[in-house]
Amino acid sequence: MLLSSLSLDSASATPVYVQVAQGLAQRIESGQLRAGSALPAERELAAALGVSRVTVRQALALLSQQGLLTRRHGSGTFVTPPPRPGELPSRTLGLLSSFSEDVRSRGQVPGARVLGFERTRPSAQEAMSLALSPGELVYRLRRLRTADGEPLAIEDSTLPAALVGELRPEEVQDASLYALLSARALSPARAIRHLRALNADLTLAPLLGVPVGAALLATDRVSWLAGGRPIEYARAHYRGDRYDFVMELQGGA
Amino acid sequence: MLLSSLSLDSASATPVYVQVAQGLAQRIESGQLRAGSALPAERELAAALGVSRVTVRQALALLSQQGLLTRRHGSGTFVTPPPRPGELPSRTLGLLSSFSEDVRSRGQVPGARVLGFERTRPSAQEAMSLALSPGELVYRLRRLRTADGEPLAIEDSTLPAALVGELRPEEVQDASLYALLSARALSPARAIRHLRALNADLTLAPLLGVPVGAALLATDRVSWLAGGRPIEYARAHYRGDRYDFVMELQGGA
DNA sequence: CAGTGGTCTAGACCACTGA
DNA sequence: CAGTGGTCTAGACCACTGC
Repeated sequence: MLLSSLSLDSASATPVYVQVAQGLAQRIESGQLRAGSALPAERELAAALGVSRVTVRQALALLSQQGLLTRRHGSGTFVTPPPRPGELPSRTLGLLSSFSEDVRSRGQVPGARVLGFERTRPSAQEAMSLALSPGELVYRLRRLRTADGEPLAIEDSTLPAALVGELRPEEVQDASLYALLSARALSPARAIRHLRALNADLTLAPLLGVPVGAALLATDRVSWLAGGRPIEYARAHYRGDRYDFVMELQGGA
Repeated sequence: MLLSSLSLDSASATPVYVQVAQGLAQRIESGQLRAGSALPAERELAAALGVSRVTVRQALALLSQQGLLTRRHGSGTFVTPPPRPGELPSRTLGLLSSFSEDVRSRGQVPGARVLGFERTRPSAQEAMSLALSPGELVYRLRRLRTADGEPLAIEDSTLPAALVGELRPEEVQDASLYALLSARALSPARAIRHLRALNADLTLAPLLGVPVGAALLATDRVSWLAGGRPIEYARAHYRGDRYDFVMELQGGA
């Protein structure tokens, strides 16, 4: 069998499970294990390699963590399909766009499911970002955003209640938030967005359908009206395996 | 003891190790476990909670994966210090800047260590991004980029050899690559950068000093000269816990 | 229902840290 | 040197998948 040729050295400084992981990773990258194909069962691997099942599982967990393998309970362990789906037509870069527009420009169908909606007092973070005076209320909206029906991001939006006026739960169900603001002449004119990477925690992972620890692209965005008043503070956590940002840069130096 | 109050239900649908992790996470977030403080030893926790050490380790691994805990071999398990360091003065946004400039604008001292330098044939990816005709050679440079001496990113740069001319190993040691190009009148005028999040693999993790699976911010950038010829293809992998990108967006709609 | 991954156990030894 | 996390074992049972 292909895999038993993996030579392990229990005396080596690198742990056995890392050796197993490296061996498998190499076979995946070299194409000896094709994308989508199933690996031998854990017990089979353990027997073939002469190690315990726990050790095999440690190796598989490592590779699954890196996204190389996909594990399906009751079904098997598979080589994760090709790297990235498709890059798409270059979009309007550096322009403010809503999630919906963004997804559409990639040729997919955007969707949203409201996970929470409330009118409440802002957190310290929200109050600061929106430059609210103490006591001012905000609307807080948490939505699962989808592309072609698949979970893509969790988006938390916070808006100053005084600025947007009455906002009913039904209104935020499906419409784009930007469309809703636009209808009230509250279109943002400028925004600053921070991006960073973090690991999915126990709350976000199940919502996005990824394993705990999966890499997420996290963004914080503050949007201002033309007049300079903050209109939205939004945090979003995108699945790292399904999304990428594009930005265009102009030469300065 | 504080921790033994963690009530576990082995009959529950949520696995015991998740229950343990959630309990610990809650105690960390609520401040009952202060940042920097040490957790009880694994064997101690296992005894206190009435579960096996393996189960405790699974819980700790989960939290460590999320960055909540830091484990030090031979020393102990600690609550990871505060969240993010400091956001810094708003920088020139949407402008091309080198790693060095970028780090300096955050008030830190940039550094570089060359991990590899070669003159070779381009990969398919590189050839496509740089619009090279078959057979054209490239310089390929891999550097560990540091901020205040701490590893921040792995940067892989590829440049068309024909365009940059002779490039000696010594030249790329410490200088900014942009400075070097600038000196040859090869300053890029425009660039497009893609950003996404991925988990650190077995190669990158040790170089950056993070555990396998840690979230990394990955970027691909292609830079063009004013004339439209591609001058650099660069891939970088930033530590997710030490870096964030800032972009400014202008209202379109 | 057979086969798969998911969870859990008890116990052993190694490797590193720090007083 | 005592205490810590890191690795590894053999074996058990559960929960899900798909025929």
